[in-house]
Amino acid sequence: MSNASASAGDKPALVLFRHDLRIADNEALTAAVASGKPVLALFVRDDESPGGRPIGGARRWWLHHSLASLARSLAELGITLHLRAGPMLSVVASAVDESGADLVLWNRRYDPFGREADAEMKAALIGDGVTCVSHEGYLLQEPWRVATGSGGPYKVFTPFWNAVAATPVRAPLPAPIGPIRPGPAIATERLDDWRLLPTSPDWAEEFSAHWLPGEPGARDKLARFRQSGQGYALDRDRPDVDGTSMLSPHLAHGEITPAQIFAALGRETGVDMATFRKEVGWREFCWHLLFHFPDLGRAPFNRTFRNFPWRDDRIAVAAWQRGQTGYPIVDAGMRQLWRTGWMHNRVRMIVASFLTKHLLVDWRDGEDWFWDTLVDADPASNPANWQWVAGSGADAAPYFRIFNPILQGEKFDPAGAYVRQYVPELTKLPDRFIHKPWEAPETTLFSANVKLGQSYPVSLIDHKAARQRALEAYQAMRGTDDD
DNA sequence: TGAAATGTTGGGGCG
DNA sequence: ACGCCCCAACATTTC
Repeated sequence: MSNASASAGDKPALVLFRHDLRIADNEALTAAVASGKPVLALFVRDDESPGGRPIGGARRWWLHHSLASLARSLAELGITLHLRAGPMLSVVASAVDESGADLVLWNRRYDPFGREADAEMKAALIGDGVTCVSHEGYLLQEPWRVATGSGGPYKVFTPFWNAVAATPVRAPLPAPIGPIRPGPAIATERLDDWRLLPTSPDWAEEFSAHWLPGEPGARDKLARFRQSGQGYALDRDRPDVDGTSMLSPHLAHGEITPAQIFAALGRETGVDMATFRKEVGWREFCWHLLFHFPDLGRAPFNRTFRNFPWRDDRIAVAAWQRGQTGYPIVDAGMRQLWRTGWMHNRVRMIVASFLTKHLLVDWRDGEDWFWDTLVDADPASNPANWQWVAGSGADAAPYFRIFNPILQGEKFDPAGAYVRQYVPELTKLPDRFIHKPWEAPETTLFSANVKLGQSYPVSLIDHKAARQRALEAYQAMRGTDDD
């Protein structure tokens, strides 16, 4: 049969990979195989094109390993993963020229830059007589299909999630079965030449102890979570407990889809899995927001915050970034981020509240740092959640909800195990002082070998004073509201 | 998906 | 036995 239809079938199908580094539940790949044409796989890295936002250092590390993994999976199916960097349209147009492809398939992107680049590519390819087919998969629902009763986008999570959770989720596709007939070999760039991995210094040294980028690693994390997900509703708030799924970087890179996750959970009810589904829902909500409000990453969602008197304090920001604020739970979080490329969700809220409220630093500075250091940084969740904590976001906590870093530590890391893991200079402090070393008596500090101001910093700012100042800044903003 | 200030209540110590 | 005070525990409100 393949010989009889050889002339038509020999024009290859070109499958694009961008943020969908998987072979299972990959509609574009499956459709390419189903076309009966030879298949050409191409990863295009266009985030450094004009207008794009280059991925951060942590994601570069992840991308390197994930691409290596994807290339292995595709090789097992009999096809080569080609690599090219540059503007989407010109990269794909030359790949089409070189290979003679008359069909190009991809899974849709939803960020403003990606959407624009893909729309431009589609128009140009169609103009050249190339068939283009785009597919879904990155989200539970296409953002334009979810609307309020009056037809607009949602701005509040709960009704959004009620609507999405009531809609059936697509059944995930199995991985294609090889061997797949390969398209012609075209030139490919070499992964090592992209120099995605850090060298001197290799700050990602510890990353591989926590992560296995790629589809098999995503499957492992999901299987592990299904085994140990009992208690999630409470454990998810405990950074000292291994209670979260840790699927976020795999989702961000499209190594697993929300549909696959929901299918794996099955019909399982109960508070734990309902809570977990809802967390996946927050990711979905963030993408919904970014899709409908493309400015989300740059400007305050709540326009009143345009008048907020942010402080420009480079020294405080540097102390925050390095985990040297003098508040143990904040410092533990920032150091976990640096060492592992990830931070526990509860602690993300604490450090974000500390930066925006105690230090009065613009949430965009925090968002930039997370963008560079998180392996799961994505253009929707990162700004949406920063805005949420800062108080300017959709469905945001009122501004005056200022986290007390001491109480949060005592509540969610009661024995100080999390702090001790990442702030070893405090290891010997008794539990009751682990979140407030400045209250420990001299003799206790001495025997714990803690010298405030030397072995561990004096806190940047007193909590009570910082809280007062933040509330005053909030009042000042409201006073100058010109809307 | 807070925290702090303020208000209320009730048990126990004590004169 | 009684009233008074203190304050912990809980509830409400305010930021």
